[in-house]
Amino acid sequence: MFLEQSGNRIGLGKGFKSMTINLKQLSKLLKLSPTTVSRALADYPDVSAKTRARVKQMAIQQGYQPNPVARRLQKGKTETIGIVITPEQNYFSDTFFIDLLSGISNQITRAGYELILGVASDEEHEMQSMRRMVEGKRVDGMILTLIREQDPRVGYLLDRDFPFVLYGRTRETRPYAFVDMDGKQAFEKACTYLAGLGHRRIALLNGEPGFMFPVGCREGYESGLFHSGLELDPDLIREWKHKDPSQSSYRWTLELFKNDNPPTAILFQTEAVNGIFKGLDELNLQPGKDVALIGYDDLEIARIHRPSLSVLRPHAREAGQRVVNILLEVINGEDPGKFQEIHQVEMVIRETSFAPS
Amino acid sequence: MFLEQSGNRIGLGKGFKSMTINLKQLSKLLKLSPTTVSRALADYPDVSAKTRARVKQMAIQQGYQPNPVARRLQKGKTETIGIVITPEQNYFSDTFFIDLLSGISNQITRAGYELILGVASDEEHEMQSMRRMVEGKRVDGMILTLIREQDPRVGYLLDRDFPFVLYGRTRETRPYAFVDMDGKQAFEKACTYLAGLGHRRIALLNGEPGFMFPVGCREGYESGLFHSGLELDPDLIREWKHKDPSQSSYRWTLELFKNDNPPTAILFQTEAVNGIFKGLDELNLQPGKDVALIGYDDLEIARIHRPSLSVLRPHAREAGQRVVNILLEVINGEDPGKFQEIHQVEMVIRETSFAPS
DNA sequence: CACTTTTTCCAAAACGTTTTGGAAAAAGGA
DNA sequence: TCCTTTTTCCAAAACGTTTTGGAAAAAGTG
Repeated sequence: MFLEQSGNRIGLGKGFKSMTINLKQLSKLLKLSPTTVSRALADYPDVSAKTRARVKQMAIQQGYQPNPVARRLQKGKTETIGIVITPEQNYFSDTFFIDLLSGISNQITRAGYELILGVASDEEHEMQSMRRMVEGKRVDGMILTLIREQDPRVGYLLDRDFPFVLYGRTRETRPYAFVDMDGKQAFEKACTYLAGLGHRRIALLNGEPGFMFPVGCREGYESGLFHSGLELDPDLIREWKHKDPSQSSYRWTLELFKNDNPPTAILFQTEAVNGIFKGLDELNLQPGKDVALIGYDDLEIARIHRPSLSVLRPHAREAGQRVVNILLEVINGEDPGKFQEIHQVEMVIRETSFAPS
Repeated sequence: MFLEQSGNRIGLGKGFKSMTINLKQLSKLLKLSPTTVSRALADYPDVSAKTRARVKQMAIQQGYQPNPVARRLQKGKTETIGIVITPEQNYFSDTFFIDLLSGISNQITRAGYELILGVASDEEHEMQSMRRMVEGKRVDGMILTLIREQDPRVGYLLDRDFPFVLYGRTRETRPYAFVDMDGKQAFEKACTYLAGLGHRRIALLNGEPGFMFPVGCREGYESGLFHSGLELDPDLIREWKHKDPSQSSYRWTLELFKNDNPPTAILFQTEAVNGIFKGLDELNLQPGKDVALIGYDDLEIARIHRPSLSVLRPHAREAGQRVVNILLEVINGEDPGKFQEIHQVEMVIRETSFAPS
């Protein structure tokens, strides 16, 4: 009498004691039509305040939650957003990426959406995983990270008008939505700061070519040198590899100081810090005393290390939230070109940035 | 004439140029009923080989993929598995967790399922995120990691017979499915190995109490000592904090060597290695020369560091795959108690494990 | 050939929502 | 009072699959 059959196999077995009530059962309990119950819960104006209240109360009492799968089918939306991450690229290390992901996840949940995750081992599987999501109608939109200068994913999505937002930028003339950190401004600021302290030979240990982020870093670095009246010396620029941040940066550090006129400061991405520390140690150079260091990303090691590392700190969580909010608008039909955000980066001065004597 | 309307708004706008064909359209193209097409694609025996071939060919040609949302509704399954991760616990660092996740993700994809991700900032949100997935009928099963000795998540899921698999174990008498690394055997092996080299004073820098994994580590450590005829000295055991591996392990390292009779070897989780290195450095003790070290988890730093760190290496990818395969069976109605796997851990000897003079 | 069995196909129902297009009831206006 | 407008509700259709329960056609059997 309480939960009549109504076409539902109740207590079917196969695990899960589904004490879950559906719309039809709820409406029967209320002696109303499913239509009215559905509309009451959705705050439609064509249901009276009294019944709306009654419905809502009963819904809560019975713990009713609309079946998302059924809603998705009817609405023609998956209410799902996809992201593909790749382990080879060590962006997963430490706090940075998890902060970004945390901002993304929380905002998605708030919107009642779902975040589905793909893990791809290389560029090919990355594309494959994304295509499965898009062509398999498994998501309403995609979030892209670790963007390359020429990124096939962007062209693919633009070609089929599929909603997406980049965390980062790429070389593409058609308009698209992105949230990016102002790497240029950050490196310019850091470079100018070091020059202001009196450093004349500032090196850049930059990220891997092919990716977009290092491009901005270099621009900022060059602009910082220029505004400080310093010459650009190509010998002071090196690039480490994504797959192997520590080893490659270690090698480049050693090489950097073979120079006749070695640097007194290095700018770099914090990911590469272990290799730099190791290299300097081997050369008997003390960070913060013989060589100034400023890294991009405020990883744990930056705070822990003695001397502590001065850093440029992107606000990854906030960026993640913005990415989601923008994507939801794009999914909703808004023009992606309207959403192009460049976020400022904070500079945190600690012990490794000093004035040379 | 080619794609007749058939009740579908084609080229509706709102972004996505959906050149996607559905079952009804495909069946019309083939002059067959949707039933037959569906059954042909699913290899039912009641459709002739000839039409089956014709259907499959046309499906490929037209790029038909069944709409997963519709299938889920009909099948009464979400074809989705949930996992909740927490950033505070630094399991996300470096390769270990991403390897596990990679194994999980790939196996899930292979099964045609989806992996949805929650990111929770603390224990309360972790539970909340899981409840949303379970009670919101958003997943068919859950994967749990970073298991506590008393883990409320396990009780919650057992109470409602909801399918789940642990990566790890907990204190719970009711049967449940898990895949765990044999931390006990690993630490016993490492301890015995060090004792075999001649070490008499072996310290344990263990993970945070409350979590299950350190329990096994300690058991293995004690058992290793015992089998090597060594006394257990409580002064040689310390525990660092999850939220802050480096700082706490740094402190404990310094404290460890205040001892009258300090250790000549330390066992620990590699996560804590930075603090240990820093402590030893400060004490003017050389790893691999004055103190032997073996860490659990083969993180990048272990290979990079000079001297390179001997480690216990869990096979995270394989474990992730097993977790998924088991979960799929449990979802399918199999008895969870049948699936309790303990995986062996490999020992990788590098430079920090030496024989004392 | 007449009957049974097997093969091959399909119409209709079902999954659980939301939306569409009214219809009945209540309220307002003269 | 009668007609119009507003309020409140609901039956039916739709979303795109899979499954159920036949039915028609073909093949086998005597």
